[in-house]
Amino acid sequence: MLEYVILGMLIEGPMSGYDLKKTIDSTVGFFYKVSFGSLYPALKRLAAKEWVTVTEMEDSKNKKLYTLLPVGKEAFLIWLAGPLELSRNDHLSKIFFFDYLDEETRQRRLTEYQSKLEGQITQITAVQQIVSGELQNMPNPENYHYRVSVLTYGLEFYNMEKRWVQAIQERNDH
Amino acid sequence: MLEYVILGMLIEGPMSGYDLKKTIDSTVGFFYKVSFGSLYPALKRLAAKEWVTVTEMEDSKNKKLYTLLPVGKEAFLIWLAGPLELSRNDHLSKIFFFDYLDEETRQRRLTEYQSKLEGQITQITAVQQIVSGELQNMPNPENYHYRVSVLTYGLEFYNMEKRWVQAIQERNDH
DNA sequence: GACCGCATGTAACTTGTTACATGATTAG
DNA sequence: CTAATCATGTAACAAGTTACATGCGGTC
Repeated sequence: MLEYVILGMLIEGPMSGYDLKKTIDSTVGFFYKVSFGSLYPALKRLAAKEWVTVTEMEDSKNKKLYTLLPVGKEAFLIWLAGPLELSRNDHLSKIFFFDYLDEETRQRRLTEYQSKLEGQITQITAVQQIVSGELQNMPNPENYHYRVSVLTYGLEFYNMEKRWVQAIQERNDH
Repeated sequence: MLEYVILGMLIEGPMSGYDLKKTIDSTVGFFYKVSFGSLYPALKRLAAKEWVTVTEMEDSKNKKLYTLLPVGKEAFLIWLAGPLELSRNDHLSKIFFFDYLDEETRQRRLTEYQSKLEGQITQITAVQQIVSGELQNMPNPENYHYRVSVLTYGLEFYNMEKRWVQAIQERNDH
């Protein structure tokens, strides 16, 4: 996934590995972490696949500029148009670049994602029902407070996501 | 971290690898995924460290029961009492087992986590201010809708977490 | 001269995924 | 009898982390 995030960042213009890290940290950094140990090998792989080109700068410091090639941009757009997955912040990495995607696919993916969220909410609600039933037959239900709280978390998390997706879909800016 | 989740699950009583997976899937499964390919090697490591014992069952099916040893429980409690980290669902895995932790450490860790959340909120709010300033000098700010939305997501996510931690800390059950 | 920020990279290690291999038992 | 579920495990691969190594340029 890092490879695609890099490609996405290079759409705006060529950058060095060092600058890429700074850009990633300051934009998607709060949910997606990069280290140089993963960034440089990723750039090497992208260059090997010929999705980007490397230009060595002569401004001392042996800086290298990475430029996105058309094939790379195509690969990026294919990734971008793919379905939004529930876990691992895959969806946020994609949605961050959604301005590059056509409106139709965008709406389709967001609506599709909404259904996935609803599925999760239904599932957790069902589990919650069972658990709260079982809890009533327990001698000391207060001993399960935190276990139950984590279920509540799940519900609140997915509901928050649902509200958020709805809002961005309707382009409610405030 | 999987090792600690396993230990936590074994507090309730001995289990097989297969049952462990089912238990994990149905409790913390919505944010923590396990596969047999990671579970069995983890059990092997735990047995090698002598944190659990293995008992081979003769009820056919060559089932193996894993039993938590006192040393293992100690290791688990040390992990459990450690600080709650912001990312990677580390905090949820820990809070799920918080019923096993003493009230003092519990409150300390939750309050500490609240501060971390507030730090994140402050940070994202600052970035949001800068971005919305920059956006006013742009010819077409609507082209950055989704980029900005991801920032809003961050804010809503951390605020949701804050409310949730507050609620569980005050033990508001509904 | 020391230290910080810029700048690139490698190596060992950790962790997890996917796919495969095997085999027993149970319900239709 | 056959499909699903129970049950354990390995091997190849993927991805990322941490620590280390190197060196330039500017500033206090």
